[in-house]
Amino acid sequence: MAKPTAITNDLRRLRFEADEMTQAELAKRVGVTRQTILAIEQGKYSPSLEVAFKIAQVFGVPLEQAFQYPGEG
Amino acid sequence: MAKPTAITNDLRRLRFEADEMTQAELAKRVGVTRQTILAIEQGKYSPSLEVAFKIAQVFGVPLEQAFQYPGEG
DNA sequence: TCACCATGTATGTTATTTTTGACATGACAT
DNA sequence: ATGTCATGTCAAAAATAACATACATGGTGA
Repeated sequence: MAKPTAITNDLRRLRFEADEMTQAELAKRVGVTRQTILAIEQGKYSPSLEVAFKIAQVFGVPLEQAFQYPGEG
Repeated sequence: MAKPTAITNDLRRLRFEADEMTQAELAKRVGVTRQTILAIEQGKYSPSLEVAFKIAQVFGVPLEQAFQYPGEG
């Protein structure tokens, strides 16, 4: 909803914990382009709900473990 | 990512369980317009991750309890 | 009947997300 | 030195989410 998104994520950590999966590999599995993964990791914007779900699914974690919304806990 | 979104939600049920909160009231609390809530309830499109988080927050439930992604388990 | 409220519909506009392609950099191996 | 790989940057365009406004409908109550 905003340019500097308030949502943070742990994609980077999750990728490295997942056998150092590359951005390209993650992008392929999620079904988006590499630039999209990169932009999300950098916090340029937050992904759509669908993409967020898919990312969490690839890592096998609940969505809230991949993406955090401040004020949530 | 597609027009007919694969994501389903329980906004309607959650609203009624929350003392029959109206669409307008939910919209106000979330910080979006009534049309946005209506469109989401009708599955016209899925909300942004940020709006999804806020909605779950209003109802005091985890995001996955408000929105479901098929194939999640 | 009349007013009000919640919901739904319709249309158009703006903002944001996502895509694609091209190019730059540092690390590493040949 | 050359090639490859992962990452990062930039920019334009397409797709989708969100906005605003107006209007329609069914229910409820005065």
